[in-house]
Amino acid sequence: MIEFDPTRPKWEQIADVIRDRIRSGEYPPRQLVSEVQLEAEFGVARGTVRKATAALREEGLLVTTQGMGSFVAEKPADG
Amino acid sequence: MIEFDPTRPKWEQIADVIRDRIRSGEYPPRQLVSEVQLEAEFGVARGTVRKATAALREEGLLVTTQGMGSFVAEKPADG
DNA sequence: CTTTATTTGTCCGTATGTATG
DNA sequence: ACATACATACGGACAAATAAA
Repeated sequence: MIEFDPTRPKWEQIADVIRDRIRSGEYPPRQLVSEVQLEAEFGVARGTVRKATAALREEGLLVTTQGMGSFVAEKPADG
Repeated sequence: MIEFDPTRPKWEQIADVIRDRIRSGEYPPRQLVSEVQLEAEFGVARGTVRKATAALREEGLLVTTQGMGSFVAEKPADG
């Protein structure tokens, strides 16, 4: 369980963690990043998770499809 | 139809009912516990049912397989 | 093999109520 | 008033796995 910095939004910190995992290869392309799993792992509510994944989606790091889930993008945007 | 206690979450109360049915033998091992049926029986949304079954799964009372369903475990955990 | 039905898995959008900063 | 955050709950859509016809 990570330690949240109380001076920054949790959703931002969660997005940071996932971003690192993608950059490092811990989450390879096509890896499922489930909202429900993130809820459990970080101990936060769904709205908080969704803000994090929404941010990563805008960065092009995640591709989300209804009914399937959010996946690490094939070609992670890096600039 | 059961009467929900408004001071406790519905998913918790539904889990309680199913747990009792398993303990009492009303739901024997390998009995299917369908999410759709629970929705209808308790008059709640699917997400609510899924929270209940997820709790029972963690307790070892249910075993779930996608495409098949949730079944009462062969050897219900009793500790 | 194809089709159909059943069931779970996941996300989408919305809403209410509570609480903190 | 507003943003953040939790917990709960509803209803819907689409995808995947399984099983049976």
